[in-house]
Amino acid sequence: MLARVSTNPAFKRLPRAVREQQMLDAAVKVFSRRGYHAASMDEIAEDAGISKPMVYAYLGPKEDLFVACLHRECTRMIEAIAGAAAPDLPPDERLWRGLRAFFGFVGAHRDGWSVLYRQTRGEPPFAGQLATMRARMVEVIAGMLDDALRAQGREVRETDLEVIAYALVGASESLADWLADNPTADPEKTATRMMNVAWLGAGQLIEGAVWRPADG
Amino acid sequence: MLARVSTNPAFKRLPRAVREQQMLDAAVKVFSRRGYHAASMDEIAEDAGISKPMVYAYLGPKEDLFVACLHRECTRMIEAIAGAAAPDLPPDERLWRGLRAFFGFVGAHRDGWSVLYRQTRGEPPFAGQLATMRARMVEVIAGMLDDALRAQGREVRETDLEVIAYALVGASESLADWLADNPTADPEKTATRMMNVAWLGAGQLIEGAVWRPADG
DNA sequence: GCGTAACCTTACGCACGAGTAGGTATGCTG
DNA sequence: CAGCATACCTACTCGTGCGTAAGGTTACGC
Repeated sequence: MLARVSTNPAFKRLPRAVREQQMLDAAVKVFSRRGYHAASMDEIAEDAGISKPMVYAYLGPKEDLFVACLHRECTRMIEAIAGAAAPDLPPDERLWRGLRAFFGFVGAHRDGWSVLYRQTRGEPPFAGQLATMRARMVEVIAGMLDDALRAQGREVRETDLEVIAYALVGASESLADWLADNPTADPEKTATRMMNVAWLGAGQLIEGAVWRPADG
Repeated sequence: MLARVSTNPAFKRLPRAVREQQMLDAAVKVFSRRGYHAASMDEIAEDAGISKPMVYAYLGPKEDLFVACLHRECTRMIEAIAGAAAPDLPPDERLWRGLRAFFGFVGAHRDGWSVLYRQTRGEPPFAGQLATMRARMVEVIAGMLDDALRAQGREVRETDLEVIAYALVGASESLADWLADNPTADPEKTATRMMNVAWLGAGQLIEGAVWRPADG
């Protein structure tokens, strides 16, 4: 039988780098829809408009493919947040910018978020990878809190800071899930809500306190 | 070949109810260690000290078995938290008791927690089940906040409350994960930390505020 | 214009694990 | 002690999906 190349005149041979991105796009989409195990290499290949052996040739077996997805999405996200980083601002402003960048990213890459977090959490082979990245985030937040404390000449045990940071990261992840599930929801508004809980706490919220962004 | 029953004199025939619990224990253990897909029915059967067909006879196919695990662990947890519920207390006290019960449960049933949450999150067939339960928790928290607000004659849009509650639940889940991964960590202390973040927020924590339980 | 390398295909092997068929032992009831 | 329900086993079938072998097609350098 003839190859697809000659059957379909619209089909084009493409350089490796391009195909790889197409495959990763497809993989992220399928992984996020089906979950790691239920996603089949055949479906990913088909969705990428290419045949399975090409996927193996370029990106290796399933596990490597998933890690590649993880890596790409992770890098994008870190970049997005890093772009908003500004170490010399007051802590609430730093937190706010970080959150806004984070929720903005999730809102714009809902599939990516899903594959990155929801899938990875439960799968033992990848959970470690994710934990490492989360640890980096926790460290950043904890460092920020620590800075703020030292500026006042006070100190808190490191474990406490870490746990607090962990809670904040967890809350953000959950709201990100919520955002990913509610396509009509507004990332900016979600970030504001998260900022309110994180900064003011339930106690002050009940008493009517509100945190608002300084600009706009 | 002879049946195990006659080969091993120490082996005992047991009534269905007992075996079912043994199977569920084994299933929770294996599911939590391997993840839903990587867990094999053979391993679960072996771990339960029984043969595979018995598992199928009593608890049905893999999916049903997992749901059964989910159900049992879920019931246990709800019971544990419900036992600490006391609607007539001030909101901070209510939150505190709920958190303490929650972290106490997770600390005592780390496998159960793992199978309940970490696994379920990513697997499409079960995610709905979990979402329902989480929704119940969110509703409870949101209701509590709402009560506190109405008592002051104020009101907040329902979506806002829901999102805030969602964030609190998410933060608790994350700290529970952390707790499950750190066997040496103390559930009580973790609950206290969570309470501090949730109630006071990062802003007040930085300024040195501390929340402490009223009793003990 | 022609080889060679890169691109791309169809079609298969093979392992693994869910679920089952069919038969054996045991204890309870009369 | 017959009869019957229940607990329990070994040993299979069979689908599914990962990963690959072997071969066809197009572009590019000379």
